[in-house]
Amino acid sequence: MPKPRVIYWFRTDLRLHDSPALKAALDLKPECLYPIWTWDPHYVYRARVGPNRWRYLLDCQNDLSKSITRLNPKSKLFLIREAPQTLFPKLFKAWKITHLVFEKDTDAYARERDDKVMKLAEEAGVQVIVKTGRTLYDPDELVKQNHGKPTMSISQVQSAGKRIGSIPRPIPAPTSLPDPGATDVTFEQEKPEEKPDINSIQRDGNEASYSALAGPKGDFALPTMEELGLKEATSSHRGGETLALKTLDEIIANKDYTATFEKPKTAPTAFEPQATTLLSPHMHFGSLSCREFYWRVQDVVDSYKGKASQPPTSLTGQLLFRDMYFGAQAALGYAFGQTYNNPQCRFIPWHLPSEIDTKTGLITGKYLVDDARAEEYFIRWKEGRTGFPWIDALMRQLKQEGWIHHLGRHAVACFLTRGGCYVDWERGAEVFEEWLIDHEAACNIGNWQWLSCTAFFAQFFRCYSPIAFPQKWDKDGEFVRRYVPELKDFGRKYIYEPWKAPISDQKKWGCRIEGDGKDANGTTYPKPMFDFPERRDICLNGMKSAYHIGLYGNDPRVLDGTWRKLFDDHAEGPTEGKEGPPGAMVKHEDADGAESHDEQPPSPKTAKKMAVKSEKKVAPKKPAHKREASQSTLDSMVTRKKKKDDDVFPNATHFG
DNA sequence: AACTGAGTTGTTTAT
DNA sequence: GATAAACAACTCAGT
Repeated sequence: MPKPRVIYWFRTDLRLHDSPALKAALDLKPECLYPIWTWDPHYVYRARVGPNRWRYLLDCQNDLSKSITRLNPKSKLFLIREAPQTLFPKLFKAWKITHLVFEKDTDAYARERDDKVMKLAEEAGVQVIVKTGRTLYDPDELVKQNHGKPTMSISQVQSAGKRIGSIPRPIPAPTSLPDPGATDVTFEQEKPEEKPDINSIQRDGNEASYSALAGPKGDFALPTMEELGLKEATSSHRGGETLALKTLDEIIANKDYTATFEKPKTAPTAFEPQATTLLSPHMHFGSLSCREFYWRVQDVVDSYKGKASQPPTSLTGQLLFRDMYFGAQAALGYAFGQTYNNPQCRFIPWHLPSEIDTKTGLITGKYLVDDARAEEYFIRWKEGRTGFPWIDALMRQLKQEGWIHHLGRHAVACFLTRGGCYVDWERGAEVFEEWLIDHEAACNIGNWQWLSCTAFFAQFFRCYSPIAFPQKWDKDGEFVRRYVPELKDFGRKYIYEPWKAPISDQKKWGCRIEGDGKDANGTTYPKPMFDFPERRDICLNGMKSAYHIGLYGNDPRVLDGTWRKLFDDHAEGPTEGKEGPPGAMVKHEDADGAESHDEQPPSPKTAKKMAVKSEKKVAPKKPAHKREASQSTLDSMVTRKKKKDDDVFPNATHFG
């Protein structure tokens, strides 16, 4: 038997510590080991990736490559610039490969990609070894132990996890690595289709990813930001396994913090330092193993003398949520990332709905502007000029740093969807996908569904106030002053509601509250784009109606667009509202009268059952004002012509 | 089968 | 200033 010649394919596991897949590769006692990265056009052109996350990836790759070279000066992370789906057959042959080893990835696109690569390997007579390492539990196993269903609650994860067994202890990093073999690439490079390129907005230079198979110098070097033509990264958060392990050491050294951590009690307004660990981007890129983190924390908890916090609020509990979202995604595939055709996701007639490719049933990445005002809300939310300082500070921090505290994400997500703008959660998920350095598709999608009360969570009457919520931690508004410097001299009384400050004070504090913030030069800050209590009531009513109607994303009426017949003008909440009471239901002074005029048939449970069975029609028992044709959404989309398909990447549509 | 209590992370008002 | 109740009301797991 010839000795194995192994490719180790790095993807979202950019580390040497605790890598079950890398251990499996080394257990083969290979003659040579090629640590490689394939420059996947899906990530380059089709995923939404801003400069901060690009740089974080490069940080991780560079650090890993150095660590590899430290173990074997002849080796490093070899970057090969071609799509894995076309590269591998040629590579197998050229380098006489016997084994391909990688860590399992259950993301929707990754599964497709890996299935194809595994098929190609089989055809080439190359043995494939896949190991789980990205989550505490193998997501597929978690689903299996959850009776084949997506994991939709933390208790399901806990009981399914129990059935699987204990979480493996981390594996030490290897102390040596085999040489790579000869690395000549004499075959032709297949250049990828560059269009559609949704990352063009991230660049101000020429993108030269695919200049040559082994890069401009032919040495398989990792690219630079300049080479990728990317705009400058602005985040202070940096990647790499070395840094991840150092940060972990520092966290673990603080035993009280580690053992008594309770997520809901941490402050979203803390910024120097942040209240949480900042380890999420490391886990996304795999520069830190979640089991390494789990056991380092658990060992502290087990030996802690005082009272330790418990899942799900504790540090290890955070990992359970991560596994829950991975389990949901593993079971649902692409449908998890959208409402359309998603059996677990409630249908709410949000504004700015996704365009659907009716051939594949998938969202295309484009959306329909069904309402000009909602579009304006969305743009102002994204650009951090809503006129609500708490929201704007968070959105500006997100863009600049690529990270905001989990509760800050709650605040902006609630505000965009059910608690203000009534804009589709998929729009928000796309912005997070673009800007977050810790963007993890499963977690991002899951959390947006949670906050928009379309899945995982249903208490939509719990609504975050952009004024009251931050005051729980930051009465003086230090956080706002940091990220919205126009307001830095405002009095604490007005820091979350600057529009209430007298003009004389505004002048004194060097900032006028006026306009929409579009061409602001630092001496003005926008007026709030709407009256929050009013919008909250409108949204709440919209949610109530949508819950009553009780449709889910896979309901035939959602799929064919006839859902519209079930929604009257009242149910729309945030549109003109000319036909119904929501806009007229003005806040507190009218509290007595408010309860009388909004009676609904009390049957959400039955409505859900009927909706799922889709036989009986469920309609609100009151005069229905149908949606205007001009406000229609899916109708116009289903008739739209489908765009040209990309053959190599048939499911290029990317999910947040 | 109907009921109860809990659910990582709400707000406002009264005590 | 802390704590508790009211607000209006969803889903799930367990009894």
